[in-house]
Amino acid sequence: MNRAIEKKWQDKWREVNLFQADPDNREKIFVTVAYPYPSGAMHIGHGRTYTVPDVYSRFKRMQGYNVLFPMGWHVTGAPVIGIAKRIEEKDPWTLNLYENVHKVPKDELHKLSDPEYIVEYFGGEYHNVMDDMGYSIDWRREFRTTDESYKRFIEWQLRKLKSMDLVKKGEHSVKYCPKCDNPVGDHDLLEGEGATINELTLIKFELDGKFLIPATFRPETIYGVTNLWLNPDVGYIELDNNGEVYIISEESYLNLSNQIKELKVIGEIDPNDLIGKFVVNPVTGEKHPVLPASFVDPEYGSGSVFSVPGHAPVDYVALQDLRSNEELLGKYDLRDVLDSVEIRNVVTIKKYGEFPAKDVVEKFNVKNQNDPNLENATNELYKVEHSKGVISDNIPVYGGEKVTVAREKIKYMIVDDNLGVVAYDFSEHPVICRCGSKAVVKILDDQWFLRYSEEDWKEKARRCLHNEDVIPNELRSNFEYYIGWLEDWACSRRIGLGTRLPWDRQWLIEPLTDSTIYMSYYTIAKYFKDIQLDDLGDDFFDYVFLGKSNESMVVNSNSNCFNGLVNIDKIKEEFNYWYPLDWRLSGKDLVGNHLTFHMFHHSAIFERDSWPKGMVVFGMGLLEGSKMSSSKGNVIILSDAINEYGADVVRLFLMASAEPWQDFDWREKEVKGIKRRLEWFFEFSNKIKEIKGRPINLNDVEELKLEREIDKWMISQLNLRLKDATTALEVFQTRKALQDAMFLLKKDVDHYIHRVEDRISKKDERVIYVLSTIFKIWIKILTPFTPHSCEELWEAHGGLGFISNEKWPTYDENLIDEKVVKSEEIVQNLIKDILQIKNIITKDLGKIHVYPCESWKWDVYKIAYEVSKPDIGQIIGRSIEDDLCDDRKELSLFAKKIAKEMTKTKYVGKIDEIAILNNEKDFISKEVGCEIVVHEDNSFDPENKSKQAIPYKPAIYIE
RNA sequence: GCGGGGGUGCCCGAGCUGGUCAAAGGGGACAGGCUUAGGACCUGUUGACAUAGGUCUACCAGGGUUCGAAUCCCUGCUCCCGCACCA
Repeated sequence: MNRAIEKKWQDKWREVNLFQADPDNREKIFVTVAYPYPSGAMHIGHGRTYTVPDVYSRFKRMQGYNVLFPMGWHVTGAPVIGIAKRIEEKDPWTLNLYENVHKVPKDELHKLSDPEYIVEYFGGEYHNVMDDMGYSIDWRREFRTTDESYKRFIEWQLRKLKSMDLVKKGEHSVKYCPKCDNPVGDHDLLEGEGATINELTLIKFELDGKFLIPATFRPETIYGVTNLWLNPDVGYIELDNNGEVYIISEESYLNLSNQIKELKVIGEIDPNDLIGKFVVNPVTGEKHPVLPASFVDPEYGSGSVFSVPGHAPVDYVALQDLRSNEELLGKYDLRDVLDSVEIRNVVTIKKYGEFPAKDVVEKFNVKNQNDPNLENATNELYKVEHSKGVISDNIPVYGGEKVTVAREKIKYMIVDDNLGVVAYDFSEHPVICRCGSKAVVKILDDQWFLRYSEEDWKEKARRCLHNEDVIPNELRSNFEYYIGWLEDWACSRRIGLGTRLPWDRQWLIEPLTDSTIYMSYYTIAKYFKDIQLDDLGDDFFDYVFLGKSNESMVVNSNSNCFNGLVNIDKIKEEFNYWYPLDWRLSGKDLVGNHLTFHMFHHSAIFERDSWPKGMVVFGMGLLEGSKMSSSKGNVIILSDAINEYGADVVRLFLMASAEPWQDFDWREKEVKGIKRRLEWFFEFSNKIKEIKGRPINLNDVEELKLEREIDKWMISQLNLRLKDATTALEVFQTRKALQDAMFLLKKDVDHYIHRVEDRISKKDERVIYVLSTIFKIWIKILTPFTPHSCEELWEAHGGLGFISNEKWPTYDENLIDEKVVKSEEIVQNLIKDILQIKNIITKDLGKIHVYPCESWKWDVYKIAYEVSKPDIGQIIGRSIEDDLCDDRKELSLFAKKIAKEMTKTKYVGKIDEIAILNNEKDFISKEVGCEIVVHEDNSFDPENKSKQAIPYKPAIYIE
């Protein structure tokens, strides 16, 4: 198999528009997979994602369905903006990534400084690679999410949601670069990737009419404050906030000023002047001293910290440090002040003492503020207090409540009573934008939100989910959880490519929001080039998708088709034909957003009969056991894999190594193994031809009646494998389907060929018939997986037309014969047993005598089977009733034996062992290397072995 | 923390509506056949013991239900994934 042959078939399919799907009178299936965001080259992980729907589509097409498998390009969003900028700036890391990992030619590379060109370039690249993979896509429906007609569609959707009161305005915090004056995503960061935004409470402690506003995660600890900490080595400033004066560190100003409006800097202040003074706790009214501490991070919060030594290891240790620091104590004259500091308890936790901070500091053996163990101690205590802590009884109002509950209540109390404000900061510092300056948390206050928190909407989404098949079904509870958990979703953005919010054009529509119901767009996408943009108003979409008619509506054509007018009813019919969507395929990482949104939006906008019917969720890709990642270079580009192995091998491997929802692991050794497996299949066809001595004519395999058990066995296995593979494919189990249709069937065929070697050399007609039948069916089962190879073989062996158009073979349940399978098992087990005995005994061997099981034992076995559990008493009782054996002693011995045996063997009824043994005598003899004598009775039985025979297990006597 | 899913033989992985499970299949290793040789291909072995087809120990650990458990129940240990405004 080489690329040229694959290309040949791809061209032939294209020539006859094989995969273009239009409505007709067949039953339809509509499959979509998440359209790619083409910001880089396609790798083998993407290869798996898009091969699954292709295999399924091809399978269903062969079953006679009219299958639509379309593709589009999701190019809205921000990442390419950042990439383009970095290319523009000649950022070496980015250039290297695009040149060496994504394999962009040198003369194209610089053009990627235009974000539109990036998506155009890689969109084209994706399209080509998808063709190279042989995907059966209806390309007439290809589109980009920046197409004008798509934008009209999105605007319609958003207006629709707004009219249903599902969109509202609100505020929202984002990572933001003040210098670039733009929100930044993780892709735009030089440092601090993965930092999250945490909510803090700034609490106002009065000091001479001004306020220190230390930040905390744990507002409930306000009741345990003993002092405040300032860092004497950093600069502090005074701010005016609507008449109130705040004292914060210089370095925290940048962040806070992006959150609290109208902050004005009044002047600088020396922290040394504040140390030793007293502040007022706004909640308890107590006075606390301001003390110096080096651990205070001027960048975090507001650059001051309130100290809760009973529950914060850092505060506990800092207090200890200060007590023993004569220099500092002297400098600020703090000795008396410190003596008055008494540690407080706020939270009670089992297994901890009054001051849990003290316990963990001792447990981790923390020496001072700079001890690295301090972080571990803090983490442990915060975790335990959060999960198991209860507010101590001596605390007013909140005593006895769980920490998690009290924390929220206290936060609201502080904010409502104007004792503090909520602010945000990063979970880690520093966070640096690509431009080199520090990023901050900014509050955007005119954001638009989708109201996923609306209970009515959630309920609709739940009903939508309830109607869907979820593969794998284990994820269903995940979806239920996400529907319940989703809050309002910020659906507007400042930067990126995309559609503008129709009623507030300063905003772009967020790229997950524009990808929720676009599957409906595919159904009619092929018409848009013929429709004037001005006609794509709300009434167009209302009519086509929802059936709402508007008499004044006119749809004008751009071209001459439909006599200058587009037949809108035809468009509407096409939508009605393909919808609802049968299967939606998407990645595991999109369960909590895209796939869930997909249900929200479908249920809000469409009538119930247009709600989606099924979802398949994909796993991730590994490369030789470790996670694949383009940005780390740990990736194999799909086109490289195709060039090296051929598309069919890549397809086969991706489908065979794991089920779609599992993580697959690209291991070169195993890929090569798969390649040999496919080559073996080609050899197999040649072998048949060779045995036959003339070409196979796949269109005309003459049917013969089979008599030999082994031939029937082979046909039985073939039907079994076909059945299992078909069943598996119905539910997207590509791996299982290939296990059955490729590996197990191959094993069966190997076995069969081995078993009939002597007949092959005699060119036995029936063997040729069996082999031809296998090939005829097998090639069709493999067609969805390796379409190019199968077309080639089909053509080479007399097939007419495309095998892609052939009917999927149907299995014959009657040909799957348990008795035939059992017969073969008897032969194989007999050989195994003889070899085992030979292995154990050392004497020289003569002839081997075999004795089939006596008739009465079969009857007892049948009774045991009917009793269905190893109840020896009942088995013997019923056997005596039926008068099966005169020798009671032997009967009971056998009953015991069979009671045990029946749990190890499957009962399929009585089998004519004599006939089988006589038939296969020569084969057995050849396998064990001794002469075999088959006895019909025990007239020759020197060691009385014949008695040992049990059903399916003839007795053996070795001379 | 919240939510979800796991822990199987040298490795990957199936099985998990209880009995046909010493446990599919692949990879690796070993032996034999074929071959000038290697590769490929085919056959066999790959828990332990065993001079008659057997026995014992095994599916994270511990306990339970059952005539019978990798499979069901409880407990513990442990691993992975998601937790958002990002595609």
